[in-house]
Amino acid sequence: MDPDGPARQVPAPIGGAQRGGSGIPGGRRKQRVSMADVARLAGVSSQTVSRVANGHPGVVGATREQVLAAMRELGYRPNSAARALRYGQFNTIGVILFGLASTGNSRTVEAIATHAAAEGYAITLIPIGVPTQDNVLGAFTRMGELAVDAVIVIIEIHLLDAGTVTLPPGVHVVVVDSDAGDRYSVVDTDQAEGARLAVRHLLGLGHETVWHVTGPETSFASQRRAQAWRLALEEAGRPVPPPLHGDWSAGSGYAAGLALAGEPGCTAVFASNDQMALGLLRAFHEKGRAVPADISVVGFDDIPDASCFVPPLTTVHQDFAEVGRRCVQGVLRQIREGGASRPGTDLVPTRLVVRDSTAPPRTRT
Amino acid sequence: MDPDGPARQVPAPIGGAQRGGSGIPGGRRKQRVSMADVARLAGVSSQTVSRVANGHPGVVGATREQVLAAMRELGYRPNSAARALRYGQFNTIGVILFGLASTGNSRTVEAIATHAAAEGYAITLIPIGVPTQDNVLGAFTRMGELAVDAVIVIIEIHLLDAGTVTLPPGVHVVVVDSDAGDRYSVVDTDQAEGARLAVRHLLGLGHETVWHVTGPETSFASQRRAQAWRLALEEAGRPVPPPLHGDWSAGSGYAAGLALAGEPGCTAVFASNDQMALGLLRAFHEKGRAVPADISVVGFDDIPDASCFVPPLTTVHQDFAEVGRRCVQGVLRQIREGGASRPGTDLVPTRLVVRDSTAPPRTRT
DNA sequence: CACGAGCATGTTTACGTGAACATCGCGAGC
DNA sequence: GCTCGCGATGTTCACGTAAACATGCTCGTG
Repeated sequence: MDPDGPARQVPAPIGGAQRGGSGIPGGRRKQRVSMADVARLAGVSSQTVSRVANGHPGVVGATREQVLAAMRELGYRPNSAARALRYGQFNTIGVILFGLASTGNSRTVEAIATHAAAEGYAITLIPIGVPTQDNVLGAFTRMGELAVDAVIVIIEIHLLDAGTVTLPPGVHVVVVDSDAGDRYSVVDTDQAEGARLAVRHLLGLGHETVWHVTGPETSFASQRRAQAWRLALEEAGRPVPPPLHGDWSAGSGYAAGLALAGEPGCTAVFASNDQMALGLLRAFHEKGRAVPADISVVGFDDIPDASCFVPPLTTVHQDFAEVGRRCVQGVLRQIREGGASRPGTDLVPTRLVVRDSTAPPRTRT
Repeated sequence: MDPDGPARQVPAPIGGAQRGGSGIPGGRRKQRVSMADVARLAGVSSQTVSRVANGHPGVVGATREQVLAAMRELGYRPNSAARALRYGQFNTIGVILFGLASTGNSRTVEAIATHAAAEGYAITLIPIGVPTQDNVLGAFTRMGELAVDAVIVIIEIHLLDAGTVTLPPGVHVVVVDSDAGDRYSVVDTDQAEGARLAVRHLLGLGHETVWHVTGPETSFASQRRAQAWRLALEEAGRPVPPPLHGDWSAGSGYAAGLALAGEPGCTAVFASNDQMALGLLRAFHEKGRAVPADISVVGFDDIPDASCFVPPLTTVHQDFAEVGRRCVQGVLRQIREGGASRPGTDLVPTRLVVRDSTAPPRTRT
């Protein structure tokens, strides 16, 4: 190691003062390099620096080089606050959600962040701990104060319906997983189609009917899946068994499975998500009901693990990435057109992934 | 419905013009209400509005009320860009990560977002698609331009070691899941302790040795778990079987399981995460090796589903929320002290959750 | 050779906020 | 009664950027 080598080599200057004075006593003094600093060093006006920074034409080669050199030397980085102030926009999209860790949300958010980044937008996350109306309102209020040009709302709970929730003006919105398509721009997976696919697959295998384990009642995704399940059965003229209520967790699916294992007529179950299907599998295994020989199980989501369940799970694939993509597309369209949120629902199709947890019912002997 | 009810009832004014003119033709005109507008309406100076907005003393009751009324009427919200420019900080923490959807990351980020919000900070997400060095550098550059006071880096890949990566000055950093504790402030789960707990549990049950399925080689979490696994076996004087290599996915665990099922001497396996443990369970089930009677399996993470695996999985619990909390604490300390990043590693303890996938080895007959 | 077009660059200004300083008015003390 | 002091409020300015306008130089053309 060469302790006196050029300082550039030392990878340490993190969070410290950049130059001039080691530690910055305490105050928040001139931490960042401004265009004026660069201009001074390069011997030009700050406007010329601005032109170079933004790639505007009309700066002759030599001058440009000088400015670029000065930028490099000082480590100039543009001040986004000043930029935002000047332009009146932040190039940032806010995401309000409840439960980042839940299956689909993290994948949706990841897609949102990726696509937003590709368009030059950053993502600001506003998590809501408990999705009470007050908290949602609070999040919107905070959003209003935040540096955000648009908001994507990912909340199952249907708090937007209260009608009292008015979003800050000038902020564009896209809502995921809600039936507020009459008033907001909504993007969602085609829940009904997915549920239909699941039910028809099971009926097609020869099952008399299909039982259902729902998600929480507060979830609109769950409601729509349950609705479509019921409708599909009715359309086929089959009896509609009473739905069992879960909460998305594997544990709740397990509980439902223990109950269903005692139903002799139950040969096929459609769980509203894969976690609950996992719980079903465990319950049926423990109760000695073979899957798929005795009972067929279909899930919803197609989480990566589903292919390694015992047995590998037949499930409805949701394209979370596409949902995220369309959300970004939606808010960007609003931002660029400058108009109000355009109500309407944009449905992302699903597809059934058939694995080993479904089979024709055992022939009655 | 009453179509001509008071307009207030209509929850529609989202993203539209707030007042004066329905649609805002196209241009980006004066969308937001500034302090000057409020001041004009209230008949005071904008400085007085500022004082009221910030709760400063020295504004007499009547004036304050007037200002507040004007704010309400105009729907005033402070401009965070101007604030950030004025104060030189953004009240925002950036999070650079690769793969939001991966198990722990989303939970860590959720905790980060929650705790940051409690401290008045927002979270800006910078996802990296492919964690090449270029992309990481790009992310840092973007971060520098972004409105961010500090950065939390959640990357398994050890790209920070390249030494050429210098973070933008004035930006404080905390790194998760890296061994760069000598140069950065690092927060991480105590991987070694967790692996030790798993191995000792299995040895304590009477197993001769413990096999291991690793995560990807690029992951430091995986490396440290493997290292600790090896060390724990050596300390106990047990033979160290060759580790099998996975990639965190259930599928890779399944592949490893198929191989291990053919090892007659294998009675206990420690998988570097729960997904791979799930794959093991599937493989052993298909190969007719009973868990835990024939083979014991331990995972790592304690994902919510683990309790519904077949059989319920014994695993090492990671406290992702605590990791997130300490990250926020770390960057806030840096921001407030104003100094440089303080190198050091902050380890969050783990604990073993014993379920039904582990048992003493079947007595040789 | 003179004049104007066109281009490189400089100067001014506004964006919204809030600290610092300025001013105004009123009440208390001499 | 006059002045001093203090509290309420107003004015100025800087934060960093970039559009709009201004300047000044060069080169081409009549």
